[in-house]
Amino acid sequence: MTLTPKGEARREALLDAVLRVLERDGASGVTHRSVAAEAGVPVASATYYFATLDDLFVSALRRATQQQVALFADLGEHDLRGFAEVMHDWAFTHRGAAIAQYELMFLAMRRDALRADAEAWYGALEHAIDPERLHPVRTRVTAHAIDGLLLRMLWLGEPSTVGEIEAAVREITSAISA
Amino acid sequence: MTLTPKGEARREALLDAVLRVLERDGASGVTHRSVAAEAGVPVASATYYFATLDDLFVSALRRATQQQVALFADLGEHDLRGFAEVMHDWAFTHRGAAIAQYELMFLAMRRDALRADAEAWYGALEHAIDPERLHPVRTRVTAHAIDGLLLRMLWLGEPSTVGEIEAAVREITSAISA
DNA sequence: CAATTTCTTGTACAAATGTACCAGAAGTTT
DNA sequence: AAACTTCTGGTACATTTGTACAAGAAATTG
Repeated sequence: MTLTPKGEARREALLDAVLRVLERDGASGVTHRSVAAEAGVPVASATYYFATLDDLFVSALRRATQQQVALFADLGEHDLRGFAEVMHDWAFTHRGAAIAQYELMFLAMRRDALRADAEAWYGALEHAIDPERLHPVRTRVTAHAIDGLLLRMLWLGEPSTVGEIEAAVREITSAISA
Repeated sequence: MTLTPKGEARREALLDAVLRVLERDGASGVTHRSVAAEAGVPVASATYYFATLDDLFVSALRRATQQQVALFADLGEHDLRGFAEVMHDWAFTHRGAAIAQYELMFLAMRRDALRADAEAWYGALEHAIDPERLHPVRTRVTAHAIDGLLLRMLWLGEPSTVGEIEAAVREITSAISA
């Protein structure tokens, strides 16, 4: 029931493999076999650490969310340029990963157990916007707008440059705090 | 190559069936067989009208987006209450359908051919917010915030009552136009 | 070092899947 | 009504799938 260090390492290697498969082929490409192949381990190893496909998805979502939260957490205060760079990186440079993460979120939507992860995401976003939480309402509205902007970037492919993204973010913050 | 009236009817029945399967079982539940069964037609009929699974998804997205756009289009101007009701209906009463539609959107993200549908969605949303397009910037920011709010409702399950949703929408519009 | 747990890996199998094919029915057009 | 297209629905098949099992290697524990 407990994991040895080596076991833990292989488990994490498999989770990383899930994210890569997800990025490359989408949710429907994730199978025990494809993940095992991506990680370079036998099939039975994937089923040993993740008995069902469900386990695979749930654990992968946890990992992806944690990585995403860390991205925003490392950001300095009021660093709109840095913020725009993170958004650009996420929506364009790692577009596949971003789409994959949303796919996971929607796959997880039918599961109450994963609500905590969704809350963590919103918490990280709001913290990046207003670390001191001085204006709760304004912060919440801004977070929604940023979230919507991210979605728009993924769907329409614009704004597409760091400069345009920064402008859009300024548009949001100034429209809301004006 | 052209469809007879009867053929067109069956084609649409199949598309409706896709949306129902999607709502019930998610994207992974959509197969030629499950859709055919849901529509009460033989399997070969599903493959006749939609040669590949891809055709099925693309056509279903078109249909779902059109229905969604129509929902917003029927709305009166400055009817925040009505707007909140539409949002509540969509995110709670028909939560499965809403999730399904987003799933389709993300499935479609890797296809340029479907960008037009995404644009139609944004167009409808912005039109519902500001029919006369008097304040383009403000309207765009508001649309993003509303979009983010919708996502939040689906992920966190709140705000959950029509009243709370209307309050959240007012929060957005007043924060932005203030 | 013996006992016990954790891990590895090959193998097996029923079920489900995408897709193709075909013979004939129903419909449309000339 | 003849010629043609569209549609129907049954059937077949190679692949891929999730999942299970078992026997042994490796690691951990007492």
